[in-house]
Amino acid sequence: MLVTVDSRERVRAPLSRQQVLAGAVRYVDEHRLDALSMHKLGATLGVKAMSLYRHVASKDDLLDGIVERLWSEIPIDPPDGDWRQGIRHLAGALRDLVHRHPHAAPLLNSRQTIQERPLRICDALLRIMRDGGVPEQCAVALLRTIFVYGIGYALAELSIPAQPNRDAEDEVTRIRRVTNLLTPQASDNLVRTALLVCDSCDMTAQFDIGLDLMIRGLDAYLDSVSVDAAATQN
Amino acid sequence: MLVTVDSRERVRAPLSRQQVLAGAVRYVDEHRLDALSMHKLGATLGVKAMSLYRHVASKDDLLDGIVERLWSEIPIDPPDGDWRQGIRHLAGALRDLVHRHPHAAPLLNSRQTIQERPLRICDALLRIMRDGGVPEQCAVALLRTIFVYGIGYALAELSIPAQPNRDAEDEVTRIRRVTNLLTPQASDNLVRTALLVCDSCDMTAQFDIGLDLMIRGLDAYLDSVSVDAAATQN
DNA sequence: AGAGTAAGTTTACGATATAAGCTGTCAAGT
DNA sequence: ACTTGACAGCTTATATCGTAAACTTACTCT
Repeated sequence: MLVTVDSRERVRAPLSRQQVLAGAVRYVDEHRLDALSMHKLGATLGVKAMSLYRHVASKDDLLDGIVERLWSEIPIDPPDGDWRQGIRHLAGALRDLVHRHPHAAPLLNSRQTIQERPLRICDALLRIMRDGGVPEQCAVALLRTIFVYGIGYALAELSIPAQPNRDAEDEVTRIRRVTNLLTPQASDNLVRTALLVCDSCDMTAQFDIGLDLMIRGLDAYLDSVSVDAAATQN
Repeated sequence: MLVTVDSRERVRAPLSRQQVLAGAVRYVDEHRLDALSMHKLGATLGVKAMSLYRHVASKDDLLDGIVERLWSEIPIDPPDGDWRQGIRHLAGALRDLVHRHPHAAPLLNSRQTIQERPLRICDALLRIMRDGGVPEQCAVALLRTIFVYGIGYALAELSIPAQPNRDAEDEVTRIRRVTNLLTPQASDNLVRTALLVCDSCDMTAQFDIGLDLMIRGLDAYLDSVSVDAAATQN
């Protein structure tokens, strides 16, 4: 018996590479990265494992595609404002990205390919900094730092096991939770350091302090250069 | 027939957890991270896969153990000197570590556990910074930045495929190599940015510039605070 | 009507992590 | 001297993994 195709259902809308990648990101977000397999990903897309190879060359290609999707969530052009605002915005966007995809984020640093998206983002910010009178060498150095900081800081935050309701947590449970992460014979002092470094109550404020450090550093450099210039001019 | 144990050979010196982990690090260094399997690791240690489970609880445990070994290569106590030197030393040590273990290094950022070693390192440096008059909040912020910068910067360097003899490379091959990393329709401008961001000829000098930015930032902050203090005192 | 093509399927193979149970060796205690 | 128990490694078995090769549809174009 021939099953005629019903026009209101076709057969099924065919998958696309982007759909596969989107499915993969969703899957990794929900389960962990190591749980991602072609078989299971196919299942969530209503398709057998091998069908995915129509849209993806290999699992490696799939992972690269995930990274590409992640980068695409960062806007290329920073909002209006001077380079300081642009830098702050980028750093925040990177941190948010990692928070949005905690399980997929490690891929950002570990795939050994250069993605075009981050280069475009660099390009846009470099232009703004050049217009703001920042020497190129410094601009590049700051930019590199920001990328690494935004992503790395957020990844480090994730090392701390998620807490149901951190805000309502009292001092005792907070200390005990951190203590549990260490070997039992850790000194009190080490626990104090752990609390300080890994569990500041307001990680966002801490993030901004670090960010300020770098921007302030560049500002200080610019000042010293302009003072030098003025001095040699006299 | 009973095979009596020959005293000059015993049976074999039994494996230890540390030997297994050392073997794992070596294996990952030589082959890549995804090539590591219990079977193949066992083979290099002259043992069957299942025997490894005497010394590690699971493959996850093995990976955590690798991370632990990596951290143990960073000295806890910085050399004598003020906090600026301590910070510089730590950043350099982190970058060197990643360079020494390019294939294993991504694990440093992706395992969601807190390692005691880095906490001890923080502890030592925090003490030095406190003695140097740095307020604790800033010290923590800088420290976090340094960890992330040292590791992240080096990881980013690794995205650029290793070059046989970079020094002897002329301009044309350098540009073409970077161009090949991008989509063919990339604009000239983007290639320029890529060269700037990903392929500075002296990555070490660039690293130091970024580092200076942060230290300078903290110095500038300290200055502004002491000026404020002097002002309110007047 | 027939050929071509794109999407998905079936089957299959070798490699993977690891559970369960087994063997042989050593050291301490009787 | 003989037993016992713990320890280190081995064997076997299972479910899952990535992916190669060949096949089945169903749609499109001539």
